[in-house]
Amino acid sequence: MNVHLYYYMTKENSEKRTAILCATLKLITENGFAATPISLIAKEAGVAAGTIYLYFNSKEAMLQVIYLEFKEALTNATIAGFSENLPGRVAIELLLQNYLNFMLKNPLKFKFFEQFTNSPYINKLTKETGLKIFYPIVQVFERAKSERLIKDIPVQILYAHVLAPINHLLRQHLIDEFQFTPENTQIAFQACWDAIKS
Amino acid sequence: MNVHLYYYMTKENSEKRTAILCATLKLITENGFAATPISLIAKEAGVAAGTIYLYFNSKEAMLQVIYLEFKEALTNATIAGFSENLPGRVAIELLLQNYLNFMLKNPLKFKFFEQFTNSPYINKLTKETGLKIFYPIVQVFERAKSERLIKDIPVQILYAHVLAPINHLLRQHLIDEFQFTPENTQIAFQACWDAIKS
Amino acid sequence: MNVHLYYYMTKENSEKRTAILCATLKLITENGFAATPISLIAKEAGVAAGTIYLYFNSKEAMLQVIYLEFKEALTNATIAGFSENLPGRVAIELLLQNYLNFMLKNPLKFKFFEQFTNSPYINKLTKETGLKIFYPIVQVFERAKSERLIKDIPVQILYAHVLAPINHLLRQHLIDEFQFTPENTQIAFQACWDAIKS
Amino acid sequence: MNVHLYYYMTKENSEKRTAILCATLKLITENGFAATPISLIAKEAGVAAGTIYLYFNSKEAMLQVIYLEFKEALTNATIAGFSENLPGRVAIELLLQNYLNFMLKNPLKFKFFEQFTNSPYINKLTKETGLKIFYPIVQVFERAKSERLIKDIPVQILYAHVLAPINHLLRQHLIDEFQFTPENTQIAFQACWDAIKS
DNA sequence: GATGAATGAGGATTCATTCAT
DNA sequence: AATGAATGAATCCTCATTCAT
Repeated sequence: MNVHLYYYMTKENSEKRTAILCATLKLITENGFAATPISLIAKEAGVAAGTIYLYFNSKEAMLQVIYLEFKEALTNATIAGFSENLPGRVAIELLLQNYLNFMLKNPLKFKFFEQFTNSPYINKLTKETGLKIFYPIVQVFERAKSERLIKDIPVQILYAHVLAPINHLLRQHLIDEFQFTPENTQIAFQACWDAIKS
Repeated sequence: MNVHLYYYMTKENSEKRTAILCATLKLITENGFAATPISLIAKEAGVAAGTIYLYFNSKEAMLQVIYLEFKEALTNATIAGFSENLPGRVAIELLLQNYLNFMLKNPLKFKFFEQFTNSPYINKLTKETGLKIFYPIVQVFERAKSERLIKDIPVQILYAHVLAPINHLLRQHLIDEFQFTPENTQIAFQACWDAIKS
Repeated sequence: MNVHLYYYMTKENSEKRTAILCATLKLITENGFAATPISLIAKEAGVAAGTIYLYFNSKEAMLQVIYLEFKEALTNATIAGFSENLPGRVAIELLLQNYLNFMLKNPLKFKFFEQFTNSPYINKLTKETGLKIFYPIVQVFERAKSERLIKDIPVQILYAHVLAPINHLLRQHLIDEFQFTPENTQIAFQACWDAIKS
Repeated sequence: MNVHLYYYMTKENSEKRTAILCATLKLITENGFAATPISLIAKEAGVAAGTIYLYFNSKEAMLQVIYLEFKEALTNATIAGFSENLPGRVAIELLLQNYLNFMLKNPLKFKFFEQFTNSPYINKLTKETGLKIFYPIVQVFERAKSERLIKDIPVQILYAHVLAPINHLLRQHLIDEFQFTPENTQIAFQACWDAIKS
């Protein structure tokens, strides 16, 4: 029997665990966390309610796990292809486009992120752990600032005018009030750039 | 005492009703809707739990009421001093500043808005009713577009680059990660303008 | 309407509270604490399950309350008619008889006491609070010792030979293996006395 | 190696079975039966949860087994060295001392015995089976009574004044409120004797 | 024989809502 | 109008037991 053919399954990475997380993601973005009973998640995931507790300590713990795993996946996707040698604007557009692509491919995760980032359900520890992952992105802005490519203004304002508009449009996209066509994307990116460029 | 000074109290605006709404606003922005029992709201408002049902049909109904009343107050505050004769940029800055001032003066209401605008707790009907109130603002953008003051791009993108950054900074302001000093406000407004101006 | 006719009912002393405590006492002495669901207690007490939580914080809290109220009632019953002037043996027999009468009249409470005094369900704090009530009884033994009426031996051994036999016989009485006839009672008391007298 | 020394292992006395029983005894005397999950017993015993069901039919069955095995071991230990020819008081003291020694050497088993003898978890059948084992001890008392060594009073009362005090002191000993020093033991035994002697 | 993942029934507790006062 | 005791449905979670490996 060839052991190499077997996919090595741990509790961290099993089919059931994945099914549970997917079901949870789907249901809580749809109905909200409190309005989604464990029994419903179990049904959707095709497991018994008790099984969920083999993989997670509590209903709330699932939230933290989803949040953290999402943050990691998002960061990895966002910095794909990024190099410090890239010219400032190219670098920023690459990051933005990566970010946007990930969110468009994972609309449920985006909805989840929007819903829970500022929610009392996500505890402080998880929030901070999550934010640490994000730090690579800060650097591009700092470098672009020192190269005088973009305005020398507080980084918070820079973020506000780059990420917030994209997130807003993503939200509208999800409720069919906006289409992320290539043309619209270019217009939006250009507006971001106009907002921050020197 | 002049009889005209007496405030005519109906169910729509009695002291108790106000106390209940305030308590609800405070508690659910703090702990979330599901984590705020009616009993706690009653305690905070200084009334009996049963009394709440004299003023509202259900716990969820309170949410809709708060949402709608908030939207109306916000709109009124935002268009204060606005006239169709104002030059485009001045008009937009006035609206923005009004909006910002209202939110800074009513941080709980801003938090509530952020938390519930995209939540499943707010039903579709309420959402649409709420959005209708916002329409006055559309006009300014449309006019500015036709006057070639700002880019001729989809209005959704305009919104995204004007309101979303301000909301983002408000959120950061509330968690003490950003200060809305006059200087920062000017920088942020300028960036909004740079993003959309022709 | 004559207010004096009304029995003043507080949460500490209401019909429902009493019914709940009685039902609990009956059911847990019969089936054990863990084998007695709250739903069953509610049914037996003729109230809704939720009502129980108006009077007690948790299932376990009921146990503590029953234990403490029992200890107090027992102590009061035991020291009834007791005075420091009574001769030693008379005093001890009075206490013993009082104790026995109370237990015979409250067999469920005796069963409860036996079952829970040394159980991990009763927390340390409750145990100690309960024991403090018992102190009056210590004094009689100390006095009798100093008067050379009874043996000058450790008080623990005195207890062992007075209370333990009576408790044992009470236990047998409850399962119909022994009858506390006046004659048997006299024999048992005499044996207690023989065990400890000088 | 001599083949006779090999211990023949059946389900009745394998290492795993013993480990399971020990773990159970330890855990349920500490936390109570209901508060001790099978999973914890399995962990403590170093076996899988499922393994326990190879040796016992149910969680409750383990209790019965422990109870019966304990009763048998206790009886054997108690009657060690006993002969019908021994003089009455010597016989009684021998039995008492044997009983006491066994309990002092097996404090967990004593705790278990105290906790479960009168518990609803031990079913009637087990109780009766268990009590039959104890009968040898009755005889000594009956003989002593007929020899007029001890009072001619109901055997239940005799038990009450001999075993109950010792059990009480054992209980106190286990919670460090009493020391079974040779001196204290002698005092206690003497009191037992004084209680029942003619 | 052993394992331990999976099950799902059962139980404590919470809380929106009602209603007698 | 106002109260708050009472309700009981709903929900999270535990854990004895089974069974495929």
